[in-house]
Amino acid sequence: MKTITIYDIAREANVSVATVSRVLNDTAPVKASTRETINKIIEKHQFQPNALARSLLKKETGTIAMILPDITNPFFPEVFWGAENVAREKGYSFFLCNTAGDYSRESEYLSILREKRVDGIIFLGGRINLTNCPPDLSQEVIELTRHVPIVLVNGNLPKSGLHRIYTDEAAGAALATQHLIDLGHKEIGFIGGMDETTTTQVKIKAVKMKLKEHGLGLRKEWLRTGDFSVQGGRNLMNQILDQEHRPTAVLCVNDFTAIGAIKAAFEHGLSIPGDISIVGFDDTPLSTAVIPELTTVSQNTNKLGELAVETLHQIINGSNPKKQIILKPELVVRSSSGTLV
Amino acid sequence: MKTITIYDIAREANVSVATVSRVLNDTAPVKASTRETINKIIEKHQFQPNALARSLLKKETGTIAMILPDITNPFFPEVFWGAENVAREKGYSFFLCNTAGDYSRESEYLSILREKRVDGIIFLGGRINLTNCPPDLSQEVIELTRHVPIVLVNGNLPKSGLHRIYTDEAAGAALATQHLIDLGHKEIGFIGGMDETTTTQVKIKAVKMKLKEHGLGLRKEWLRTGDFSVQGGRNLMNQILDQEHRPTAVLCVNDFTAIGAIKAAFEHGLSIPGDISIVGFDDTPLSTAVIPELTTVSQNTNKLGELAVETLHQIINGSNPKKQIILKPELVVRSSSGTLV
DNA sequence: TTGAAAGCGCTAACAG
DNA sequence: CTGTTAGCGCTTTCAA
Repeated sequence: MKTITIYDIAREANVSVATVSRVLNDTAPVKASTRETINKIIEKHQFQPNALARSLLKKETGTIAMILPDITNPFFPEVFWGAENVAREKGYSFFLCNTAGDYSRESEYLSILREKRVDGIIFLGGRINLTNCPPDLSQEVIELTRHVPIVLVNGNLPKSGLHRIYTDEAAGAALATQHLIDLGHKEIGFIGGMDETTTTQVKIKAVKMKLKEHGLGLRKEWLRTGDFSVQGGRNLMNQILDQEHRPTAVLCVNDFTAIGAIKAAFEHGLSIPGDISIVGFDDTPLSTAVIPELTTVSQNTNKLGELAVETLHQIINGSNPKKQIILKPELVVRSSSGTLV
Repeated sequence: MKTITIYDIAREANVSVATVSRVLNDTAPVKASTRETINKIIEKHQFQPNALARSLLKKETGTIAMILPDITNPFFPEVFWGAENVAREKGYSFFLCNTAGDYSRESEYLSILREKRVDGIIFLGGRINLTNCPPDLSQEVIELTRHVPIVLVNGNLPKSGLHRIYTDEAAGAALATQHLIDLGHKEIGFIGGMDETTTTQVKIKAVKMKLKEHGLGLRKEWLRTGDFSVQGGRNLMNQILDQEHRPTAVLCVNDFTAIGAIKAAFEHGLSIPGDISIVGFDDTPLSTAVIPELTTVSQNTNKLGELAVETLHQIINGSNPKKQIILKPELVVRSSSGTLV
């Protein structure tokens, strides 16, 4: 089945391809009658111009990409949702690249995306969330910026000067800690997250500071890191609860681990928040799905995606958007935190 | 910053572009020494060929697309995960198109994807899940099949003869019903799902049949449809529980609504499964995140995505894959179902 | 208001 | 083993 081109249309309409192109893009005046015949023929053949050819010429593809570590973690679909909505308005479609936290897969995608000439890249998680990103990994994306605009969401690369959108996670952790202190808790723990990620370290640091402000400390035995999964949170919480002396409240690196923590608490016969309070982070849809509903810190996740696309769009259009946009998190108090009974 | 092309490489290496192309694609023998110089120059300039130009010529883009209604519903990320994994192996990247259940958005994407010359499309939800799909919507995708291979996942279009991968949802619903009957339940309800979707109707029909087999029926007051969300499930369940006579078990159209149902049951002071059993569908990660853990029907969600890509790949390569692949669901018994106490 | 023609960057005969 | 050349399907000057 021969695919039909602008030439076929032109021939059938007895005009030149230039004229067809003009009606296609409304890029110059065309006599109404010719326009009409051309449109009729286009309609008749259901002709759709080849975007590849156009992109080759115009050096823009109307495509942006999102690289993220784990689409099954509900935080990321929320970001995507926000991003896609504004991208669509602006005429972009989306490549989605799931890296499963594998750096080599990130590299692979980075290279593919350049070949495919995407107009921009939104990068989340993975290497940009490492407290100590290996220089070659870092360099790779910095290099790439010379060819395609990149914005980092909730991450950073040392000395890169890249555009960034991120939540003030330290402020969020402080908020959550303050909340527990206000409830009268003095023995507070922290669980979850891969040790080498900034998202983990930033929160731990903020919790410690806030506790210190109030003359409290974070006991070593109550600080456990691992990963970001439900099962991970559950294991860590079990470790903590198996100890003789237990905290009365636990902060978690995200909602997943918080849910794991809730499960562990139940397994230990504890009631929430009567015996122990648990606070999550991210305010994913999960947090209202669980019982008791989770007190958590909202990142305004959709907004993160929206701003990422908007920033990208500005870079692409040659404006000079802010290098950094920092979103203020909010505490969302639900039923998993309270006073001891 | 001029982007560098195959011509620049050729000139610098004192060879023709053909030769450079050959080493790029390893498509014909090239003298080792020339190959080496060329590679060195490519390396030096970090040259990456323009995939648009290549695609234009070869008429293949190495890109496939997934159209789905709601990436924040955890069922879909699971499908995507499976699909992406096998797509990557085969050298495809993914467009992700979130339609928010809006048919016009589906149409819009369908058209964009054709313009961008994707090699194939995987379609989930939306119009292909309607018991009564308007002919024009149906026709649109059937027409498109003439230009790009499409496979439908968990859906269908009447008289389309399109390739399909789907779960035997009827079998799944029957399995779940049988499970409840085995536990001694005789008063069983069903909630959730948009009324006009096959995923809802197929399940209802299967539940009725299975009940009938056992001399039981599905009371009208215990059959409520609405949407697929947690909040929706909660509302519907509340309606049921507000009645004088309550069922002892409820089947739900998916895990989201099941979780809503659990919440409603708790709000009514019921214990699960002591007072009432609740069964979900899909076996999303949610089902183990909730307490009590959800008895549900597993769809083997990753597999759905994997098979979709494999089928697409075969169509693209001119093989003739099976028109239909039907996956058998499995019952996963957890803690939300049991005998009355 | 329209047409001719020169590319965009690459691949693939075809010839040598 | 290598070079020449003709496109892939479109947009965009430049002339008319």
